[in-house]
Amino acid sequence: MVKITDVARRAGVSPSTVSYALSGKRPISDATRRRVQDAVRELGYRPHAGARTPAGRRSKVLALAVPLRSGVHVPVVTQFAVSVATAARAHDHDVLLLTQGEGEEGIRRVADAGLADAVVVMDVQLQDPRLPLLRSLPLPSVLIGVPAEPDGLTCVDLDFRAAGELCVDHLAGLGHRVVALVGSPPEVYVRRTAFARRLVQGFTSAADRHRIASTVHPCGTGRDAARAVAERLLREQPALTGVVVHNEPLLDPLIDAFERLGLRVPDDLSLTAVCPAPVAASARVPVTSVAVPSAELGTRAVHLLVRKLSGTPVPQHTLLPPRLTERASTAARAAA
Amino acid sequence: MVKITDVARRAGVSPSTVSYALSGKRPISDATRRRVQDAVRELGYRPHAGARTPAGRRSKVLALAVPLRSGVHVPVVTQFAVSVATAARAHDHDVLLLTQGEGEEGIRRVADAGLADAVVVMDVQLQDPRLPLLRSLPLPSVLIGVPAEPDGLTCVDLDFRAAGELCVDHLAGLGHRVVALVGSPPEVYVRRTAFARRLVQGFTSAADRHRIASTVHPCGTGRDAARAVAERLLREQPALTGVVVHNEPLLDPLIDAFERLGLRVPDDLSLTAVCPAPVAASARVPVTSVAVPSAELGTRAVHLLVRKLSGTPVPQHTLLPPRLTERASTAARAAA
DNA sequence: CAGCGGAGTCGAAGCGCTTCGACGGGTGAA
DNA sequence: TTCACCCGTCGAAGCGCTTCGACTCCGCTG
Repeated sequence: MVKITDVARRAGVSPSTVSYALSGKRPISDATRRRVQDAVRELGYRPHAGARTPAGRRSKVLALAVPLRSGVHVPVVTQFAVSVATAARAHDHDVLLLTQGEGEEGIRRVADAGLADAVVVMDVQLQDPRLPLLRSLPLPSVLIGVPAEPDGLTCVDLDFRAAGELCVDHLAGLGHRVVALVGSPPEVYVRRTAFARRLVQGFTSAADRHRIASTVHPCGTGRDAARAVAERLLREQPALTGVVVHNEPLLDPLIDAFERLGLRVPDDLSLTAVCPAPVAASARVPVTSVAVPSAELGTRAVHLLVRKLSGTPVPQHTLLPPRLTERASTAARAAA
Repeated sequence: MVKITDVARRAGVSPSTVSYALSGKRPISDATRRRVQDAVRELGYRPHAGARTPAGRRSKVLALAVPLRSGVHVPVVTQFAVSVATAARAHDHDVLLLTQGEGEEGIRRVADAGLADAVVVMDVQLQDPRLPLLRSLPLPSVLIGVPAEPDGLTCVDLDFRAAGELCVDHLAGLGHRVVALVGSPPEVYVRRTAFARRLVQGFTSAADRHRIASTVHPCGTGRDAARAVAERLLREQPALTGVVVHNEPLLDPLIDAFERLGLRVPDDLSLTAVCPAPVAASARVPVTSVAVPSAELGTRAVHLLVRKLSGTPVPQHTLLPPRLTERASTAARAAA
């Protein structure tokens, strides 16, 4: 292992000078800095993370709390995690993976042990048990998702409320008068997951604003669940012509189910979704959708965290505005 | 922050005694040990990870190199990562996420910086550029997947060769005489990904052994690719009655495509897959499959690593035997 | 009863790094 | 020419922890 004294010797300076040359915390002459940098390169020196920590108190590690609860779409979570890791690397940080079952305890442990110097928290619920901990922690954190009481916390999310509204606005603009929301699995609502609830609020209030009929149906995943919910929708709302889907893996099965019931998309039924763009684009019928920008959320979260670490004040909430992309699944309502 | 001297003061002993009481590296009287443990509990003491590292040289962190290349099924990778993280926690370790684009450099960095004290490497290719590095590293590592030259490395994987054979054996046993393998996307083979190649070998050699006709078709994902490959198969092998699928996201679309071409599963065509059990079980027609035990692989990898860290010798290769689960997608070939 | 050795504990050193205070020498102002 | 000051550098201290060597009891053995 090559250490700072090796570099110092090679560059003909003292270890502290090497440290300063690398950190830039004190002025160092160009000539010296260059010699140090050369020595670093030649020896392949890399500061030992552990040794840096006690004194300098930064581990350059971000913890990422990934709950992976049931009903949460895995690829979304993963893309998210990857974007966090990538963004973290761009800021010279690494990412420590904290999984479910550890939840609060994991965050506390990592904080106490000084393993990480900031935390990204995913899949935030309206009343999240981790919130009090996060507030009291000396570590900065950023939440993906906005809880009921976000004061004192930094949050990033897609504006799901606006996304719900946007979908309804779009359908209403096409003349649809009876709409339904097919949502995430029931357990997601029971847990009071923030984004799912917000979407429902947006959906409902926009429908009311447009004075159109609306219902909300949480729905599990899988072919059978899709069929069941489709049948139920048609039974309860025979005049239904617009559907908003907020349940990635259900998209294809649902289109199938509707077609089996004799409803073609978009001729008889217009469909919009809130989901990652690739999912919408590669569905059986490309689906008009509001994209969930997981990658951008991850990047934003890391940026915020880095700024917090450097002491820069950051906005409390960052809600990304939803953008609707029209695809083949929506059309104007056929004249009555 | 509560430190070891606080605990020592409270327990009425010296810091070194606390250290020994906690690590067990020297005999400590029961009475003292108990007092120390009480003090730890009461103060909520947790050793600072950074401070421990320089002297004791173990960071208690495992690095997980997740390449997330295109064509690799995301949920499989994720489940894998989660099982690694969970198993690591069970051994009092944390997991550092290393992503693509970092590849070799990331591993080297983490090793040099002492950020991790072992590495789990996923998605190993037959000629993997990371191998020389891993061999030369002072850190122990475990590969998920078996490269062409595995000497000096510890590897775990499903025995994909045997899995390929098992599928063919099953089909042959049901009387099928013309079979095809629908594989992973072409880029996977171009990269010479180990497991994909091995499966092909097993498939082909078993078919030869049974003296039945066989072809291999790499295939992208998505509905169109499924349709194309289905049409091609029937054109090239009109007598085809058995298909092995090694391409998770293609399963449903492929069944669809065959049915659209007038072939029902399993009446006209028997289908087996090599994929995670849940994927096979929840397909449109539950598919007879050889499970890819991602969770078990992750757990095994961590176990091996922990043993290596403790100096225990471990077997060089662990190939999990494939197990075939019969579901609704295979049946005896209809009498000619 | 002296001597030995092990159990249990302590103090001090040291891990690799950062940072604080200090120092030398050059520069510019008076 | 002198003095103040600042730039660039160095040495030493210290971060929280582990570990090494040493010391003190105390119970045995001979």
